[in-house]
Amino acid sequence: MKIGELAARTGCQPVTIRYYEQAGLLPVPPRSEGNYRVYTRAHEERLLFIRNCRALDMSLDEIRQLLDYQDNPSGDCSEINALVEAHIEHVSSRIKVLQQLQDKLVALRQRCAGAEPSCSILQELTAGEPHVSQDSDSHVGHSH
Amino acid sequence: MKIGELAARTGCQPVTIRYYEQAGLLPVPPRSEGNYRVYTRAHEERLLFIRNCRALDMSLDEIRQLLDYQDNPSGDCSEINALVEAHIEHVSSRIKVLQQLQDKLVALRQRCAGAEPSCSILQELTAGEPHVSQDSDSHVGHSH
DNA sequence: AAACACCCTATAGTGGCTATAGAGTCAAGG
DNA sequence: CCTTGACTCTATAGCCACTATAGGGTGTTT
Repeated sequence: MKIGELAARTGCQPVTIRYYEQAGLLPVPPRSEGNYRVYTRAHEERLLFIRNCRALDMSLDEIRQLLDYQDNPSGDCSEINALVEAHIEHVSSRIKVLQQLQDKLVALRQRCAGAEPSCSILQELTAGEPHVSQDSDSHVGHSH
Repeated sequence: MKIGELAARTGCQPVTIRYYEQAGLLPVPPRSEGNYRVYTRAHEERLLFIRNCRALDMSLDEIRQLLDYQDNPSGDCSEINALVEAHIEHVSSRIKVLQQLQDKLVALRQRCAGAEPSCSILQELTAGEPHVSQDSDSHVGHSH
């Protein structure tokens, strides 16, 4: 199977597949005579694994750990449990922050009822100390 | 006031301030004899505005729009309302996605109760179609 | 005079891709 | 046989909002 088919089967783009290869998540596949990458079912499974993890917003680094564990399993899966646990923590803290943020935004929306000479939303945003100190949050979120 | 003091007053780092200057959010300040940037209260206010918006997770692009509006206000603030409204939408959709994600993670955690030969978490992650299609979400989230 | 804290510029790196340029491969149609 | 078109290849730059590093200058204190 060539990269296009693998991409279609797994719902991600060829560029992304090559990117995963370069990032060391997917094993380097053999090449055809015309220098095309040739994939097997094993690649497809591994890529689906990666995509499932990404759908859970795990970082490639976390996924690498899981794959390492898969490649040479060490008996118990306490490390995996820890990783999933930590990821749950990441996500839930991110949700909390966003929820507080949302509250502030909604409060802000109330401030400007109509067409005023000097917008009170802007005044509100100008005032006082910075609301939040440092957002040294995890990797959870984003996607431009 | 030099950049260090401005940084301390606004709770952000000197590099970030220079970055905002380069990004066109902060006006270019005059320089001292020794080529140091010299800031005024006006800069401090504007930077606080920016930091407040950032604390609300707005993108620099959104902030630029607000600043433009501030610099030459056009009477009504319907554009600002629209921007805030849109941002609320961004955030709330991000919260929804993260919440679903959290549910899946918690469900996943249940799967591996102890030390098993073949971890059922890994099996679960391997199986089937990719869970989610495209996370073509907004700019909301993240911070490494 | 030397140490130290601060400041400057320029450049590269972060994550997880996406976009672009310029070239090669391969099957089908004229 | 030749062209068209769809696919593939590599390499490089861009996205966002910074952070980190290198290599230097400034200014105050000891």
